[in-house]
Amino acid sequence: MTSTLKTAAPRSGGPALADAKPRAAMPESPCKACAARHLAVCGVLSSDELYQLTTILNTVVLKPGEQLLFEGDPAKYVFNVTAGTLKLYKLLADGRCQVTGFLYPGDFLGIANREIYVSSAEAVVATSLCRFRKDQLDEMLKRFPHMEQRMMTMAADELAAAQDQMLLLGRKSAKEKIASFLLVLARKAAQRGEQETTLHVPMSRADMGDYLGLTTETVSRCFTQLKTERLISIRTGGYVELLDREALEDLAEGI
Amino acid sequence: MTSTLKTAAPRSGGPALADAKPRAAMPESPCKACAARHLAVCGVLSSDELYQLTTILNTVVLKPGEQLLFEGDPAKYVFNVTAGTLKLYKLLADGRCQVTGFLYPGDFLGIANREIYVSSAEAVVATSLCRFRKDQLDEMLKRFPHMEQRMMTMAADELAAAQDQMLLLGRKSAKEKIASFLLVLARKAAQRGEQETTLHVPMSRADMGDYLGLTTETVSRCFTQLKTERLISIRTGGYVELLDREALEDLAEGI
DNA sequence: GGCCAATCTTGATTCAGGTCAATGACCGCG
DNA sequence: CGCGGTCATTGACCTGAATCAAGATTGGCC
Repeated sequence: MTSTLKTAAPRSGGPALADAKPRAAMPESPCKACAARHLAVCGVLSSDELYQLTTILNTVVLKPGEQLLFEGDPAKYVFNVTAGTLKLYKLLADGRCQVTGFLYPGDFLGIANREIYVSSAEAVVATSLCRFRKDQLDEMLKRFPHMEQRMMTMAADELAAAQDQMLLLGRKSAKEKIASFLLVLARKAAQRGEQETTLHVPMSRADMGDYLGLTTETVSRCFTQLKTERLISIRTGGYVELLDREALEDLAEGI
Repeated sequence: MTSTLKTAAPRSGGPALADAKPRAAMPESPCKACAARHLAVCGVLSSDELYQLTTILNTVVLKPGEQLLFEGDPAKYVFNVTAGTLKLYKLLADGRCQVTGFLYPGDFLGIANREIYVSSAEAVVATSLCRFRKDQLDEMLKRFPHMEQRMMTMAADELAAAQDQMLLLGRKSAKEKIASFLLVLARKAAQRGEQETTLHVPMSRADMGDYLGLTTETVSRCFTQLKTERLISIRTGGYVELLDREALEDLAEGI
């Protein structure tokens, strides 16, 4: 299994961020226009530092369902999601799948990784990422201690989220899992400055099931139940409206 | 709920590590004698650095079942386990419990924490820890970048372990969970340089259940099953012998 | 060494969620 | 605008693990 990642070829429109390295001295970094910048590790960098980062960055664009990398591949690169949604997952020998996380703009892929990737990664929708060679980014981190600190904070957040997910997987009922998941999505949407009452839920029922330790059918049944109880309302195009946030919070906490 | 931690009072025998601060210039750090040192963050420090660390360290001793801290407490301290076993856990409103991890000598408690602790911590057996005030350790980390790097590596390892645990909780059967758990214990024992075929399993069936998302009864039944199938043998005193490691590995991977 | 309390094991029964199967809704495409 | 494929929903049924309920071990303590 080899990674099928694809650096952005001359795609229609937009400044081609890929292959930035050969470019000569450039006064403005394209990162300045990046919508995800203030969310990502890059958020703490100065103008000059940002430019230095640009020199070691390549852009990767993925179509929905396209694979970025496989568990077990040598971890040569780390990534920063700039647009779209990515799912990280692990497989058992017989094909059972556990999604270990969904990544949104600003999220970093590769904190947890060592010599090899510990999860596979696949695009849920059309997704863009910044790609860094790990050795080059490590070099840069040495120069920018505040960026390393930012990284540490993100690792801590991820670890805390992982513990919440363990509680969910180990001890919550199907309905509680769905309620918790929707609330996490809402909080993340709020962080990104998006509408948090009418949520965009881009992933399939199957992906949600694989994230929550449920089957597609159970996810569907729980959505129907929550709809019947008027806690949520399901819209077309993968949108879910949270009608009774309080009740959902209680459900998620096991009250 | 307030932490009930207890700094080592004059306990019988052993050098009293607690209250090291007031001591004047000391040529030798008591850390040098610490059995867990080469496993812990302190493993990368020089003699002099180790001494500096000693000046901000207090020792905490816990009896079996004693509480170190509660989820939600302000995270003023971080800890390093030097002896014994600690369990980290989270509770739901109705008392359902999820153990998020067991900590052994060399493990660090507090990487994941932010302003407040995200899990409660309780001693499984008699346990000793080094306690650091977080602000003081942060100060020290700034001075010792290689210690900070060590910390980052430990965070990455913890994150990778958390993802493995998600796969376990979300997708493995009860028997697969038990097999996986025993193998992780064996690998950790090997790391600590202990016997890895006859394992010491200090925690109760209930604790294991809370870690694996099972009930006490199911844990017990699975142990009986594995015993009947001659994959393990159960000894007194909380010891388990792994009789067929290969079969256990296959079981754990879902083969 | 024997007693008590806690822990562990085993059995009977129940039930949440899985499995299998059949529609139904939606979306991209010609 | 209708057609086909994918994804979501719903129903019937099954099963693995939970629950409830006794006993059996174990280990700490006088």
